[in-house]
Amino acid sequence: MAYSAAEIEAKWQKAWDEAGLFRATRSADRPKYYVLEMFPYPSGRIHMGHVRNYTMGDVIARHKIATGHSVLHPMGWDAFGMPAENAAMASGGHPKDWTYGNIADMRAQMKPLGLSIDWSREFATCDPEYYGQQQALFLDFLEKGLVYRKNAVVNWDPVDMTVLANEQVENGRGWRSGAEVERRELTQWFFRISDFSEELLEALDSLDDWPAKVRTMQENWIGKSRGLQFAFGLNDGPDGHDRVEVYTTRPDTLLGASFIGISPDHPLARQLERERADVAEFCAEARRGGTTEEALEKAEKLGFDTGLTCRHPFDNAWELPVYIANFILMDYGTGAIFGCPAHDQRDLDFARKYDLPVISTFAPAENEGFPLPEDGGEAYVPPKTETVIYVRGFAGDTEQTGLAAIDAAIDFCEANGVGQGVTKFRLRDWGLSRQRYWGCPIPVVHCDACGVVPEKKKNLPIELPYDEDGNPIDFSIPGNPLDRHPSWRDCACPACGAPARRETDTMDTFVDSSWYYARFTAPRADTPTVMEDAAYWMNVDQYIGGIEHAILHLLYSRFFARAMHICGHLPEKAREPFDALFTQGMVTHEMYLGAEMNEEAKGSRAKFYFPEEVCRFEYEGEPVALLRSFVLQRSVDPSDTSKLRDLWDVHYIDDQVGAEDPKLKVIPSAKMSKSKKNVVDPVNIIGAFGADTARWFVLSDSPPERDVEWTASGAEAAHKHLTRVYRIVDALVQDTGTGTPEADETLLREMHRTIHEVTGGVESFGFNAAIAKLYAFTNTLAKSNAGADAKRQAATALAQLMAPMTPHLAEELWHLLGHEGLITAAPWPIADDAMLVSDTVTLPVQVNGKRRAEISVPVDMSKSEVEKAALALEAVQRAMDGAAPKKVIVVPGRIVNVVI
RNA sequence: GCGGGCGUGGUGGAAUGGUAGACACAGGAGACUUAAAAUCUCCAGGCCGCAAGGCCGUGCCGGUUCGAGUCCGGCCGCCCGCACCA
Repeated sequence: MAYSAAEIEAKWQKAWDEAGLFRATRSADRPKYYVLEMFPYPSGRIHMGHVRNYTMGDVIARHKIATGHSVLHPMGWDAFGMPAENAAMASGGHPKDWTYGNIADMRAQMKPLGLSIDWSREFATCDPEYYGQQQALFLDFLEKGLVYRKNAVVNWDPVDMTVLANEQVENGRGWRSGAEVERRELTQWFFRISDFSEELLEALDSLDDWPAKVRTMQENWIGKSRGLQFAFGLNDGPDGHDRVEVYTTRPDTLLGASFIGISPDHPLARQLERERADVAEFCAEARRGGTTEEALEKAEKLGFDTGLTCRHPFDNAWELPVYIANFILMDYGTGAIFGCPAHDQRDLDFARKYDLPVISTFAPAENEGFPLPEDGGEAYVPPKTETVIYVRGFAGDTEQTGLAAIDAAIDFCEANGVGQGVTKFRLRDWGLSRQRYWGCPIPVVHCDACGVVPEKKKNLPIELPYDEDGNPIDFSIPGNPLDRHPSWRDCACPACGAPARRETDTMDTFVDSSWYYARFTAPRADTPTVMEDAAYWMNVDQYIGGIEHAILHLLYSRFFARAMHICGHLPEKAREPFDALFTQGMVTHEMYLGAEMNEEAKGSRAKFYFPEEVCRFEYEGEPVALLRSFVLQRSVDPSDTSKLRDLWDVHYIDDQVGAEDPKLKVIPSAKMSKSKKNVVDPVNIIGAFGADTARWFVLSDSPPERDVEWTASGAEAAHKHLTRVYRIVDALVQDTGTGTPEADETLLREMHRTIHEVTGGVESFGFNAAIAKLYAFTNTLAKSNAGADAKRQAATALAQLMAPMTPHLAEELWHLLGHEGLITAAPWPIADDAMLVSDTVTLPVQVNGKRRAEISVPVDMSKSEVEKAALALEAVQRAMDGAAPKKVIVVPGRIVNVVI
């Protein structure tokens, strides 16, 4: 019999189905384990990243099943979002049909992987049963004041024609469309996530099993700072403006203030803009600059002297000029700053440009040790920690260290009525309104008489209309089709019954993914969750997904879990929903980049080629490639490297291939992307080698948190190995040989060591190391002189240890070896500690830290005897060269080091 | 600028402060075969040497230690996140 993945895999998947092994059930006597991979967006195709993600989760789930846990391992679809609408716009059809079609396709591609998923719990976020419960949550949030409506300046994506949350703007561009966002003033719904800033920040410390990187990123995003908020009195301001509120984290530099700066969007600037043409001109100019990183770096720091002055809070006679400056953000603090050029580089640059005074506040009388910025010098930015600084003018020139100085400054200001210490967060409330069709409708109604009225819960779900009076909804016109849909939009007010209008905005799709993990615990319930189920299954014991969700999805989910707890939908402990988080790396692949001549542009642009379109070779030590079509056209054997080199050298002289440049750059490892033509389709791999090979490969070679490079040779090697294991075990079935007791013992000791190491690897995301150990053990087994019984015992353990990674093959081996039932249901093997230690041990012997010899000694030999034996070794004597040992270090079971 | 991470053979990568390079890919030699494929065996960090063996070696410099890829300090390089944040 030969190894046939297709046959084996279909057979055992059927057997698992029939046994109902993956159906999650609450159990009184088994511990529960909830493993979850971030659910996919139904794009229509699974990719290698999915395979890697779900395989990792599957290894954990299967290991937990084998160790007697009651496991919940569900799968669903993050199914609302723009691509469905874009597809509808591009090629007709309806987002719903497109989405459900894709889900069916992807499920069909995913099932052959043999994942231990409880498919009975599957749902899509676009199922009315799901988003209806989401609407119920929204109404509960509304009642508890966790969501509210306000008029606000928002980020508008002009391409997707919708609003974006702050988190969804990257370098001034929409996270999805890449378009530069505009600022618009709209009435929008917001989640009160900022009320939870402190809690979300502090609780990060309890997330021990989260990557430190993710915690740091969230910490920075929440952005806590402590400072002083106070006002400068404004002289002769326009009506209603007699002061300028300022927030500063460096109140210790207040005596170094030399100007006031306000944002062009500051109310005072807006007022002046209306009154004065010169101000209007400057503000328009200041707003024009882009918000991209490059633009900001290049942008000049511009200021406009309003001619107004402020009074310093410590000395009313001290006047400071008020500038409007283009680098001051209205969103942060109060939109106004005081400039302290002596201790801030940007302020110093500004002061030099506009000839403003530079006043040091940290200098003792003679400025000792605190250089004032000379012309061209840099600002002295006093460190917030450690350094001892003088706080001139506060509390009688006391000497304070770092943060204490800032606190002293705040205390002084509070005592003198000059403002108060405040804590600020960068985190803003989460705007959730989206002007799109394919999302969860916000369940409220606008009534002329009653205002904004929540929909009644019994009317939920408020379903998206599928068509309009029997005609498919038209997505060819930009904007939100719900706005143009009178029969859906127009309704009766739930409060007074008068004609009213439905809210036509839908929810941000990040809302959908902020609670799906909770829904999996009771996916068919007619309430968002069922407390009994949530209490049993929550929290997610292990969550696995990409680092790209470090802020958005994970922060929103943490907020949502808290909000759901407040509304009685989740138990207290689930306020942090994910006990452990693992962020896996990407699957990368080689990429071929060429230059395509562009006649019109009279230049060239990047063009990508499929790996099968190129011939690879080395040229001057660099990997390079030529177009295969070009090589064949010259009748050159693609495997003849020297001929390829010749072609590489001469092709410009004898160029008859037209505009295409046959020379290609090789990028050995790039993220798989359709447009870069370097995607490997899992379906093809599974077709060629089987799911077990794909699973084995994505787990081997690279640590799970790092990127793994897909190579054809690696995939083939994985398949060869699995075939070899099958062959070895298959041969064992007929084997009746007897071995020496020593050979049996050696093999079984190695077996226990392997059980020990692989178990450790599986439990700590050391999948690559576990696989390396399984390779090594396979080699040991293949070469062993042990008897058939010992070998079969070893092979059984091998199959069990491989089962989480290559479950189909493992079942087949289990069966070949004559075991009953399913390996998936068999208990995990346990290493016998007694077999992990041997009678003798080989120690390296060092002389002055350099290894000179090895010595094999009984494991219980005394230190002094080991020392004696080591010193007697010829190689050691030679290395000591007649010198007497000063000291001999013997670490039992580890090493001997002779110091001379 | 702030924060975090990483740097080991031709390649991916192993290594609780204790024999650096496990395991695999690519490579080389051989066996089997008419041949190829498949399979099996062996070699393989660099330099010197017939060999035994020796010297060097985990980005660079220094430190702690009997002993450092691992810990500490300082550089260099790369990657990631955040950022006109007051």
